[in-house]
Amino acid sequence: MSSSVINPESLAQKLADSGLRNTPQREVVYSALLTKRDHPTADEVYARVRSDISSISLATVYNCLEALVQCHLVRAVNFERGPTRYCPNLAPHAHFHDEATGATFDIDLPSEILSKVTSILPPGYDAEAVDIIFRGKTTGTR
Amino acid sequence: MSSSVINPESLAQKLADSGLRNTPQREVVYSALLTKRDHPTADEVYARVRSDISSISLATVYNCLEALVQCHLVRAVNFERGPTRYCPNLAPHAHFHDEATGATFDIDLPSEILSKVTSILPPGYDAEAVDIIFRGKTTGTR
DNA sequence: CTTGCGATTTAGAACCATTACAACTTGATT
DNA sequence: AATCAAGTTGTAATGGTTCTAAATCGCAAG
Ligand SMILES: [Mn+2]
Ligand SMILES: [Mn+2]
Ligand SMILES: [Zn+2]
Ligand SMILES: [Zn+2]
Repeated sequence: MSSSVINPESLAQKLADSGLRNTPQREVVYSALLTKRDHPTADEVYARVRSDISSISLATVYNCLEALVQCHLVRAVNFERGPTRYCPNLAPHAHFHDEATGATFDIDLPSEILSKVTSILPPGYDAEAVDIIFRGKTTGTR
Repeated sequence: MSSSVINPESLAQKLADSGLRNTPQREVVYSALLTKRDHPTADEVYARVRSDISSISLATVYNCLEALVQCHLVRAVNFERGPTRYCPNLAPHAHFHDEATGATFDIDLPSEILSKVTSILPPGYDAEAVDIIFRGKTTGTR
């Protein structure tokens, strides 16, 4: 489970599409994001990948995450002051941030809702992306 | 226009409701937010209020902004890594961030749209707040 | 193969927004 | 006037991120 990328070829391909090389570091960083669908910080990713490549540096983790964001395999998420979080879920989705636990959940975002949201924009506003963030508590069964 | 609070009494009242005192510093900080409806950072607020109270410190600006957030007169907004921005618009609204200029605009958010958005939450997710952030470019007439 | 060379990695310094701290001030209450 | 808590101030500390310069890597030309 730990050091295998789900789909190494598509990673290399996506990187190449953005003029970037594939490297072992980029593979393990991407893998660390895929194997656990939380929204880890750079530090948390660093902690995970050290078991794969013990010599990897935090600077490299930042570099790799930036590379993955640049080739659109990963989204950087900022919903509060504090470390940036990284999300490998490419499907359109909103985020739910549990204030009590700090956990972040992906919430499926139907395209019909997305287009309703975008429709509130007056002419002259050309949106390339929409972020929707819920804050609250999660309760009971989920 | 610069050093007059729109409604000093309601400010004092809201502060009192949260067990906080009114002070000249809190008045000018709040005023600085109201007189220009952009979404300034603490540093930008600091620059503005120095002409009202030249001895005010940056720490106090942070303290005042926190007090205003705490009594719900101001919202702290974070949509990217970088300094927190402050918004005195209490009406439900989304934000549009112009990536080219860095400017942030308030977008009116009809309650009907807001409830549609909230409806995507599965049971067990109890949202207290929703943030909607558009990113893109503003063009032509607006 | 070797060598050349740009891309990548690395450790550590620098940076910057924010928070913590301790001394000082203010102003309401006795 | 003396007291006391809340607020302000300058400055130090913190923490996440970016910068820098020196190694290292890996493809490509010779
Ligand atoms: Mn949180
Ligand atoms: Mn921006
Ligand atoms: Zn996500
Ligand atoms: Zn706003």
